[in-house]
Amino acid sequence: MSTSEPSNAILLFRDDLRLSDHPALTAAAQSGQCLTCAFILDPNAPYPPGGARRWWLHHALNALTAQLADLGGKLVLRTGATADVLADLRKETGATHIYWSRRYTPDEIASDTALKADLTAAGCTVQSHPGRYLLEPWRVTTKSGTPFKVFSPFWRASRDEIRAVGLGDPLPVPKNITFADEVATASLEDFDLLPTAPNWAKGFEALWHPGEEGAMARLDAFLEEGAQGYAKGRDFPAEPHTSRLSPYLQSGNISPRQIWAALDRAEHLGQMSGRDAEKFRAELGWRDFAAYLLFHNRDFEDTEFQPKFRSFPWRHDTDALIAWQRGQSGYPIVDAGMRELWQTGYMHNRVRMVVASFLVKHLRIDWRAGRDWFWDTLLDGDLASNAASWQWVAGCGADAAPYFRVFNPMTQAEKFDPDGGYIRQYVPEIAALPDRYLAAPWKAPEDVRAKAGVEIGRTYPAPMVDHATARRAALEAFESLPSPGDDLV
DNA sequence: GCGAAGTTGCA
DNA sequence: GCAACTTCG
Repeated sequence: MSTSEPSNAILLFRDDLRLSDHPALTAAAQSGQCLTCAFILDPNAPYPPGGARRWWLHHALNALTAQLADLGGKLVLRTGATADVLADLRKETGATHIYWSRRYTPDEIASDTALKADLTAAGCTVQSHPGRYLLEPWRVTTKSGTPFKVFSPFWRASRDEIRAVGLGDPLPVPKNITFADEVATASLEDFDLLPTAPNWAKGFEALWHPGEEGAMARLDAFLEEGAQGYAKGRDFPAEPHTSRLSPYLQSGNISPRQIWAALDRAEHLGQMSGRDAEKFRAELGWRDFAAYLLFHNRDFEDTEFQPKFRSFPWRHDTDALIAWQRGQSGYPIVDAGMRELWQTGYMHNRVRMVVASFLVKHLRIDWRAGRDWFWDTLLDGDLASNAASWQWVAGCGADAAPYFRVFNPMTQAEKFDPDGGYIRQYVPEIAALPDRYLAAPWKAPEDVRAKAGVEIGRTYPAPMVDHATARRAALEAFESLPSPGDDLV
């Protein structure tokens, strides 16, 4: 390029709300073009975020606006159809180039592909960059060239690839970004992303600090407080061995590569054992794997990966679904989890499995109902991870827990919340019970319950189903599924 | 085509 | 032990 006048470009932010380790932003900055940074709230965008994520988005956009202001720039907010808004912005700024971070879900790929084709036809150059995952989903395959269906070999191959090629160093915040002349922007309030009447997100504010700075603080805090002993401690919801980085990853307030680099540092400094660090890396691997599965199986989000499950006799029971959603199942570990979700926008990983197993197996309610509730209430709600995890629990996924594996909500509570710290926090109405009765309060002797002020069916619900009965019913329903040979007979 | 392996459990 | 089945090398 040898023009005397620099051209103009647009950096379109989406699920990549950060300035560091942002390949698209770095490329845009290095091009020397005058940059307009924009975020479009498109009411018709695929997979609109749920309520919790809208709250996050509001605060993350606020943080990004402040970061850009520090650099002398601005974040332009617009509402409307992405194609129309981009056309407007191109007219207003004279931009000839658009940079964005690649997206990987089926409808987003379709949407971005179409958009790119139209823009290109209109004479605009579109550059899409990676950054959301450790590896692009086409990087590893089986020896025969097909996509992996099982995590372990997928991760072995990915791990080898990372060892051999490396991820590259995380990029710094680009220096010397030249910002284009300002154009009009909506106000963040116009986006109307925050809940009102009631403001159910009140409990979020003390816990979460959306934005890149908040992500770095969370990462540092985890490395200080929770990283050592992660591999074992991660299973105990009352302990601080969870990173809570997932909402930051989801919004792109931090990249997996930045976390990977921090793990390497922590391991070198002895802040984290090799085992702990490797375990955490594998969790990033699960995140990649979910995206990989969805990328290679377009209907994975909505359809059972194992065809025989597509005829499973799910129960339709709205009352039961509501009791589950509200944390009124009568099983304290399940209720604690569902209330943690509602109050904080997050749920501990171990407890996610327990509550999901309860919905799908004890209640035999369609996993898609659970998926939808999680989508709406989780700050880290992610299309691929959500579907992959629900399918895993339901037993219908690629590499799923066998269906006959039914989590026992009492045993799980005793094992992973032995002191009842987690249950007491979220189910305070039974907090005065001795530890040994917290997993199944209805089993406590009458006088013990009376002393703790617990009256089953009044101060705390009776278990909505009997565990042993529900377990048998679930196994029976499973038996009714066709086995592979059946259709040959 | 063979053998080993397959996140997280339960009774 | 559980039920068998698929994946992957």
